[in-house]
Amino acid sequence: MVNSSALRLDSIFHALSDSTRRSILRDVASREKTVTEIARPYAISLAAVSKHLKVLESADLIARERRGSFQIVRLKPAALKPAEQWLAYYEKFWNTQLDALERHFQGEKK
Amino acid sequence: MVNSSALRLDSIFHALSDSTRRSILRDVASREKTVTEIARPYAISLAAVSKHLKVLESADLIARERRGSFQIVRLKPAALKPAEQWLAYYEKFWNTQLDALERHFQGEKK
DNA sequence: AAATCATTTAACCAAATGGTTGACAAACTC
DNA sequence: GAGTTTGTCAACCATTTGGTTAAATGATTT
Repeated sequence: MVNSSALRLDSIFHALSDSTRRSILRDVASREKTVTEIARPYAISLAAVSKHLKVLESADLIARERRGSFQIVRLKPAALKPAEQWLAYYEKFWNTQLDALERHFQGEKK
Repeated sequence: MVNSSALRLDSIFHALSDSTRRSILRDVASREKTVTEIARPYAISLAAVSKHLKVLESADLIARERRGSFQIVRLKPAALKPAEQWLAYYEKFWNTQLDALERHFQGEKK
């Protein structure tokens, strides 16, 4: 219950922890792309890209669809929501922390 | 340049990809804690917790301070900002995607 | 200064990660 | 149908990860 959402976050954050994968997400955010198209900018093998796609897919961050001989990849951005919500919790903390810092350096003007 | 901020995001997202570490962050968000205090709820060794803290520290998500014989740990929530900013980019995508979905299922009422 | 408490480090282990190359399968093209 | 294109899978490799236990360090107490 709690655990499944924890596993979900594990897989999302893990998927995002690699800069190639984050970059691929940006790539497919602009428009759907084939695997070969996605691989083009990167200096790694197609097989390596295929593995990255599997990681992104298991985090539910992309979807694939067979279109003829091509595999079409598209972003599933809604899957990032749990991560954003998790982070949102800390927003109040960093705001108050930064406010305190500002008061410290500028002198509190009442 | 671009690369150092990528490494930064790598380490932040990696730190967040483990549920014990996310849980520790929540724990220290409420107030400063010592390492032993942090370790108490978890069924792992103190050494393992110490390693988790090192990961969180290298992502700059916590700070430690020696106070007598204790190591006191506190949240540095501002370090989460880059992650939040990275995710913010995708907000527009998931909003438009969810809007489209809603129109699809509810029928577009003008 | 000896004992104890708080924490880190070292050495180890199994599993996962990110990469490779090569074999394979499926769909298109000639 | 033979060959090409598109992509995945299997086997392998080095490194990292998340855990362990045991030894080492640092501060406090007695």
